Amino acid sequence: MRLTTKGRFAVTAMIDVAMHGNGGPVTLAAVSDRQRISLSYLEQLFGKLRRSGLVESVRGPGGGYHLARAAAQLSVAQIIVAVDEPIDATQCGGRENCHDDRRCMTHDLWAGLNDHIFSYLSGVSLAQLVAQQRQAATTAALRDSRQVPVGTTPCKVPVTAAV
Amino acid sequence: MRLTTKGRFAVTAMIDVAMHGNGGPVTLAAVSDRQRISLSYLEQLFGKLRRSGLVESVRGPGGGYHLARAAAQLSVAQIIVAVDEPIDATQCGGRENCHDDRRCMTHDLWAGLNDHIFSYLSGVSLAQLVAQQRQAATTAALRDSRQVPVGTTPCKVPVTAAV
DNA sequence: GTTTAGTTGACTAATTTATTCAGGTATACG
DNA sequence: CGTATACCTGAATAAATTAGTCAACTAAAC
Repeated sequence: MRLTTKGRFAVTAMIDVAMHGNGGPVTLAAVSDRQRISLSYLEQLFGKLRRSGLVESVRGPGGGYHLARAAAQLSVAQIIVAVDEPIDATQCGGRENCHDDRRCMTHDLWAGLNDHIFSYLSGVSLAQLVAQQRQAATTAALRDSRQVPVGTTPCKVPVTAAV
Repeated sequence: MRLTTKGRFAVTAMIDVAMHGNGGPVTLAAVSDRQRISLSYLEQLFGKLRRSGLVESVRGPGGGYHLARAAAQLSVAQIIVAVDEPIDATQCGGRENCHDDRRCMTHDLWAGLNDHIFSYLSGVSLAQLVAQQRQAATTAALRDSRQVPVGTTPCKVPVTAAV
């Protein structure tokens, strides 16, 4: 299980599709415009998402992508695994000289931690993130309507933990 | 919070130090030899770990590194944050054109998920991983003593989930 | 048959990861 | 002392990944 910006892009794009998919398929051009991700990069990502069975495509005018299942049935883990090529966790790959116990330490160890993270992200559904996002948008709208002083641009606020 | 092989190397190396640190400081040369990580790469990683206050160094002959705190007080999250440069989660960086609500979606959203993963990995201590590793070594020794047929090299066993 | 939008593949730039090299400094030990 | 050990630093480099661009194609709506 890797966790990079690539997976983040994929999750973000999937949320976008989930949030705008009420009136039929969502075009990648629209996602690209809203999320500021290059169209071609989205095409690469959605190619993988489609082949993994997470989204379905509709070709031609009025086409686009829609979720293959309900958002509640799609986990963050599935999305990340679909786009992030699995790394070789063995560390000893195809080599034969792996009889040394020490060599395998990394493998077993990381696999265990890996499973933990994976199962955790398996428990987070796209629907949860969408709900969270909708709520955030609502509070943002409320805040805006309350005439927050200019200068406190929401985006500039530091993340709770800069990790 | 990123999760790459770099962080994995760091965690692995830290476990090695934790497991071999009974008789004083552990040299990076020894870690390099046991874990098959290049010495210079370890030096880079431990430079960061030291500056983050996770390990302390002892120079000169007989020197090396030892944990700055008990293994139970060191979390996986701390190790990964120390070596993995934080990514700019804002996505709108220094640009001014961030008034558009859509632009900030990625930010808020990922920050939330980020916090979840971070707090999860904060709950996993180095001591736990060491204990897990010791147990694995024990079972491996037991298995070996039971004369497992040659050919079933432990390392080749596929990970429970190839993620 | 024209337009829309997915599909595919190749190519490139930028960044990150991992390694190697080449020096330095602090310290234990004889 | 001086020498060996091992941390410390920085630069250069190769490999891999990430991100973006380009070009051509196919399916379907109108």
